[in-house]
Amino acid sequence: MKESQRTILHVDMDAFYVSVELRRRPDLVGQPVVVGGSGPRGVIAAASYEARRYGVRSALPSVTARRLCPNAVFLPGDHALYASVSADVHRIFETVTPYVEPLSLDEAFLDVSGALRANGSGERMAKALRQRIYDELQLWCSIGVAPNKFLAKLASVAAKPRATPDGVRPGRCVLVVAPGEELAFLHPLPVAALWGVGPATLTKLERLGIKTVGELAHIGEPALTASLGEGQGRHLFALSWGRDQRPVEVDRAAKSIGHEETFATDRHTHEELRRELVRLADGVASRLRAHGTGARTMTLKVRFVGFETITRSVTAGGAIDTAAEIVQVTEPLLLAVDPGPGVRLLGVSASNFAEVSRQLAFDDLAGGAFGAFGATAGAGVTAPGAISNTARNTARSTARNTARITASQVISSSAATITEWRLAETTVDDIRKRFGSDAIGPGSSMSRTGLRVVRRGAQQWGPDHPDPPTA
DNA sequence: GGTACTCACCTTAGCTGC
DNA sequence: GACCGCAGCTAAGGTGAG
Repeated sequence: MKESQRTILHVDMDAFYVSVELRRRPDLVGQPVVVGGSGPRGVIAAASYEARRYGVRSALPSVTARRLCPNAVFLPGDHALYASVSADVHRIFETVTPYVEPLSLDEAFLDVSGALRANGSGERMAKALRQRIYDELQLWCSIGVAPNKFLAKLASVAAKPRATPDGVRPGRCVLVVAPGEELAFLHPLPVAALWGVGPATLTKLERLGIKTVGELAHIGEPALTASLGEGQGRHLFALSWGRDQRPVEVDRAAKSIGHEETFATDRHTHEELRRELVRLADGVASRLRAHGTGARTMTLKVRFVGFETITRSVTAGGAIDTAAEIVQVTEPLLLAVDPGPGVRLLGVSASNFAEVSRQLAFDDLAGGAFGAFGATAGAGVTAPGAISNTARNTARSTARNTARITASQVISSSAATITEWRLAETTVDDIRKRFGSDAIGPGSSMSRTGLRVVRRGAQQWGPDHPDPPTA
């Protein structure tokens, strides 16, 4: 289908996390409210428009936000709730068109080209969709309507409410960029509005004297590619003329899975970092198995006190999907790093997905590298150990048949092969499905106060509290 | 001075095999 | 055997988005 014949909607929920919170805290409506990490290293995830009047915005350090708006109400954030509400929103999208591409929890593209005959114009569909989301979920959104994704996205931004020091100005709610009107809409915009222009590229463009999209469009593709490189130059030039052929992709498969965590206090020893590594590896492995895939490349990310960040990666011969294996391949990378000055963040990510081959066998791998599992569902605290067949069966049958796991049922034994470890970790998956993700975790990452299991989004906006004392 | 988390994509450099 | 060009892969870092 020709681009001019397509009709794309970009739906962007207004202050999504805050709006979801206000549904259960209606007493806060009209007040400056922010959602995000509250600790000294936290950042703001979302701010109500009343808070934005004071300059508070997402990704702002929480400390700065408090200074700018001391009377703002800080809420800790509930990623699971937002994901659930997002699923509700997406169910409404699906009633409009099957061609839905989620961008994040609060944004999506909808290709409604095939639904125009039945439902009227894109503008009419957008207005109806917006009202329906509000009627069913009490959440407002802004919608851009255009012949391609890029313009639809810019249109939804232009449709949003605006917060100024003087007050909150309502937005246009639905903004249409009709075929033929693209350049009149696009060329006056600042060049930073283009997808792919961040701080670094903006600096380069400013050196060329380019401030608006129109100026970029007229400088010519050769000059752009000479300055920005072939790929980015051509990309931005096409966008500057409103050209964007990318389709709405319904099933975008993930290409990497990772976890990273900023610590409330810096880590200075390999021993401390190894404990964190095991926790992160456990979280990554768990998600890999949930996706039904393994990964060949593991990347370790370390951020030091001075914010200097390094990555070190290793590619294995075959794909892996257990925490024990991830720890085995990434621990040497960690040992090559000097944590002496202080490490504030550690991350592990898996990429280069492939099917796991059970041919691999790392004998005697696990006991030392991983330190086994401990369960907390019933008793709250356990001692670490390794996994024995008896204990594994106990854990599995407990997960199947009973409502509680106690400390005495903690898994323990000597070293195991990777096959045994995989069995153990899939058992852990069973237990978590039944009792929740905090019910069991790697023993070596446990503390006296219990498990800190890594879950996606669990520490999305920085550490809220000081570290618990370690065992 | 303060800067989270997750993911995608790009560039550059180095290595290996042909 | 040395050299060249090329492709493919890997490692590391950077950039950007949401």
